Amino acid sequence: MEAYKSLADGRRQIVSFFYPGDMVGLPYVDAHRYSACALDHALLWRVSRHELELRALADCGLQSWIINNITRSLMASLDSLLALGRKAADERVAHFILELSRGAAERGLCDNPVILPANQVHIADYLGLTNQTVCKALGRLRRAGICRLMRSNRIWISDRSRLEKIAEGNQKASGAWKGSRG
Amino acid sequence: MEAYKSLADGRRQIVSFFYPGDMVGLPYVDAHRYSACALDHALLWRVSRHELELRALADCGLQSWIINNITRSLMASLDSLLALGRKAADERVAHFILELSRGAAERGLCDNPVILPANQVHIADYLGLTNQTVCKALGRLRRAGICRLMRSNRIWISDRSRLEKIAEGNQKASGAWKGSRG
DNA sequence: CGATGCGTTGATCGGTATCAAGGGGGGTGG
DNA sequence: CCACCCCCCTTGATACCGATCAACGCATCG
Repeated sequence: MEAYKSLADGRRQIVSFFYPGDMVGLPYVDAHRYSACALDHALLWRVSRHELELRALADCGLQSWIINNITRSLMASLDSLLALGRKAADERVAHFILELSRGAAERGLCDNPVILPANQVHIADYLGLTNQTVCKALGRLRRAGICRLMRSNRIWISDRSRLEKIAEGNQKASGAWKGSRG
Repeated sequence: MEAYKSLADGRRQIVSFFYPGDMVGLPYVDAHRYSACALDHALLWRVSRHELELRALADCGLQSWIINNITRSLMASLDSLLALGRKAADERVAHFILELSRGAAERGLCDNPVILPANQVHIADYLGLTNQTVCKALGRLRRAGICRLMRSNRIWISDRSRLEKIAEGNQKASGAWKGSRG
């Protein structure tokens, strides 16, 4: 499942991918701030805002759970802000792969290979790029021996430390193989 | 006051400007997720995480306040994600001016002219641009008769509806005056 | 007076978008 | 079974926006 915001001319920014157990939507807010769309079969538990607020008034544990959820969303958004505002295409893609890997690990799933939550068009809309740019960035990472695309929807990380360096802007994806060809 | 995230090579993304009454920092999180720096004299009320959690356990009102604060931060971040990922320079600047104007109105302050929270370098770091690009975008908005820079730290909005159209990507800042010169 | 920080403007460069074309795989219908 | 289509991925050529580089004006301050 994905959450996104759109402009009138069709430009779209995906702001989040959701996984089982995630909270979709913002409590205590009187208007929708984003749209959402299932990428696969999804089973949702709908809670009215009114009911949520009533229960939360009496249950601080529920409030803590909500705070934790929103806080995690906010932390992810802050990381994305840095990526969208200041990172180059290769760095964004590297960041995204690591984000998926860490998220899978946190959910107790396999962190390598990483399973992509959507196709490249959606990933591009999440990273503020085009699908062509994402494809070319993945190609550079592959040629640099850092990761490989498997079965078109999962990515094998062969060199995590270099991937992390690239994601943090300390190294070019193309550095090694471009320089080593002479 | 501003919150920001940086990369090792000095690239910086400002994620938020803070105003009196705002909550700085993320509760229930064990590590800092951003740096913060005062842009002016600032008076802070420091609350240890431990104390905050203790109080929140017994006080659902406090938790509601926290939820409201984080939620507002998250909503602003989502808007910024759309801006940084999908909006052109002029659109980001227009969006920023309106965001400032609306924020001032919410705080009961004058919404026109808008007071800039920092200099153009900081604004550029907030919008994922360079100061030169911000300056040129402001120049285009000024020449289009949409807004004017006053005393170098406040902006007069002369045509709010066109500013809103630009911020939402429905119109170019340069459209009117470029076309009307023949 | 020079030094410094900030804003402004112009020239050029580069990274990503855009445009275009083709390939592969899966589904559908003949 | 095959032909066809559609969606997605891939790759190359080109265009364009914003970054970079450079220079200057202006105000403030020591």
